[in-house]
Amino acid sequence: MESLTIGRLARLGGVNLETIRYYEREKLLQEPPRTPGGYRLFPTETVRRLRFIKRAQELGFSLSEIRELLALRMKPGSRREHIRARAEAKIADIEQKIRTLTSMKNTLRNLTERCDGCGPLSDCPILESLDEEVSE
Amino acid sequence: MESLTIGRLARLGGVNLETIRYYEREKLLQEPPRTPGGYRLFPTETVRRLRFIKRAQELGFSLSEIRELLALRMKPGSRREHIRARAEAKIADIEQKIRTLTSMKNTLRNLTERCDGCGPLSDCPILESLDEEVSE
DNA sequence: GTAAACCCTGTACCTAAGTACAGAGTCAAG
DNA sequence: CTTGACTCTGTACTTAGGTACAGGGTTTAC
Repeated sequence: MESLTIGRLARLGGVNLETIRYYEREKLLQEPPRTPGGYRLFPTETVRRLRFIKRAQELGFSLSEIRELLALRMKPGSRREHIRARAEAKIADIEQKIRTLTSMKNTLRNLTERCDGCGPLSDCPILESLDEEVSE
Repeated sequence: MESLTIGRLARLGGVNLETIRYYEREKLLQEPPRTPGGYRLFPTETVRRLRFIKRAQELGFSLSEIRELLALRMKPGSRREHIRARAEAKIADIEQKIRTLTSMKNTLRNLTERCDGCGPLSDCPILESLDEEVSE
């Protein structure tokens, strides 16, 4: 199994090198083995994990929520039912996000379609309705 | 048309009063009219705007992205084609977010289903695949 | 017409999520 | 076996997005 120095990992994952050490401190990455001289050696799949973290952040998950998501798979001692419940909760979160995004998209779609026909946009109050469509 | 003092608006919108002044400085809310004594008087639809901002934030939009979204409707002078292009770009963003969320959801769904049947989760590397499924 | 409750501006402070050194040690290519 | 690129720990700084006063004026309810 290949392994990566922190600098290589940072380049492959598209993040700053210091960010990796930060994630390690914050328990988003587990402490990697070291060379005799103390250099970190990360398993190559850490690249995927970094990319996952970035993606989840862009979707509005905080680092501690992401930590939880990742922990769903990593805890050997936890009970199935417990994990299952937490996964269901995450799924519900995600579905809500999808619903909101879908309604934002529809609203924007309307905007572009409707405004093909009408003149200046000043009195096209479509986005004003976004918040309504989007409410629970 | 009813109007709201800043304190009422804050309560109705579920945000801190200082946040409203902050949003005004940051041009997410336009400067409201004032009473003779200098008190802000917000139109009631500002409540909906506040709620929209909060929702969009939860979906990972930064305040400046949200400012752009809101501006899609507010600029009377802009050209239709220009606005249309920006709306299309936002729609593409949103669709990408939806795709990523959908694949996260499916992965989690898999996790709960599969682990109904299997024993301890330690070697259920399902989430490890999230980052792959989720890549572009 | 005076408290209590509100709001004003301005400035300082806070948290999350990084980023940037400094000073010192390690690795690897020639 | 040295030189340049890399990494280490530790501490300090930064940015976005707020929050919290202080000191003073305004409204409203009696």
